[in-house]
Amino acid sequence: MEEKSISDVIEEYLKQILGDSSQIEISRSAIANHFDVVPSQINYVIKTRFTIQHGYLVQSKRGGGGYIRIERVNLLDDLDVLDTLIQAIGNSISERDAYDVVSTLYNEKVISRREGDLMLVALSKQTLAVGNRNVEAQLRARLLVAMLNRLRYES
Amino acid sequence: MEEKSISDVIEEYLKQILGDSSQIEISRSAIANHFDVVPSQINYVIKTRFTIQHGYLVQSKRGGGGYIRIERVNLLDDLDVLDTLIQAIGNSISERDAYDVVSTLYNEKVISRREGDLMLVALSKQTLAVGNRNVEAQLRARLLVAMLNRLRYES
DNA sequence: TAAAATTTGGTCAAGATTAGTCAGAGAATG
DNA sequence: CATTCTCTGACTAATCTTGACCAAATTTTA
Repeated sequence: MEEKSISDVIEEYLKQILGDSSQIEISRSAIANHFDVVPSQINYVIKTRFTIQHGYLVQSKRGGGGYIRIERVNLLDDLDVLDTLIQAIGNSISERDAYDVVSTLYNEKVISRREGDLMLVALSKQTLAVGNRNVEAQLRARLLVAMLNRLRYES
Repeated sequence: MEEKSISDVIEEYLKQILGDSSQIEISRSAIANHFDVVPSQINYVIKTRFTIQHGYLVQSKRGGGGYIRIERVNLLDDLDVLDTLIQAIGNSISERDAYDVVSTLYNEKVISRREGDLMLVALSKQTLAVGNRNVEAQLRARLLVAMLNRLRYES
């Protein structure tokens, strides 16, 4: 129905390869070559779609036999992962990143659709508008972390 | 309203495309081009005819492969409680009063226990601490009203 | 085995593509 | 004639794509 960007296509491809496996190892140049894009485009896809906020951990190695390893992780199963996520949020987070976090929680069935929707409205730009962008992002971080911790101690 | 404006025509067109689907994704420039209007006219049509009050949710993405997504949602009725509460909240509310509002929602079975807990964490003094008491109370009111409005419909 | 060459992946910033905002001009309505 | 609705375009913002340059790990060579 609509034109997807090549980044979207690569994202889907990687997720499809990932399938049920917990992790995959790819060659950056091979993937880039397969989709006829420059290698750094793969970094872009990973940086924007396979973050911890999305529920993925990424490691890599350079040199001969180098690779990029993408691992899917469970957010609330593993408390360490939740800590990592909270740490990644820090004291400031954008609406976009917050959206990704909530989406991940929903996809992992940690929260219901309605709960996710409630969280998203609370975290939205419109609701939190305070005049100052930084203050807004800080407030959003506090809200999200508070809700995450709530989920941690309830489930 | 004898002569239809081009905005009306575009509105009908979009609704016709929507048809039975729950949502569509369009290209702003494509639609604008199709009707020979400037792109921002599409924003105008959406802002005036596809609001949440009309039963639509709209999301968008910029950049390559960008789009505007229009989704039709079900407006729930029999939720006069919401109007009453929203009016009572005004533009400022204390933590205690917010707690009462959430309790009411729970007692009226508008929200679940877990949903109520999430809301309370978000509305708590600790989470919203922003230095100024008045600002905090106003923020709390915005959050609460936003969440209440979100309860009016479901995807 | 130390240095050099090669092979991978990483970073960053500029340019290209979309969509959003806003204020004011123009048109319709009552 | 006043008010509200519609339309336009200049300016802004977000996202994607590309390429030049950087860094690390391995392999080859002297």
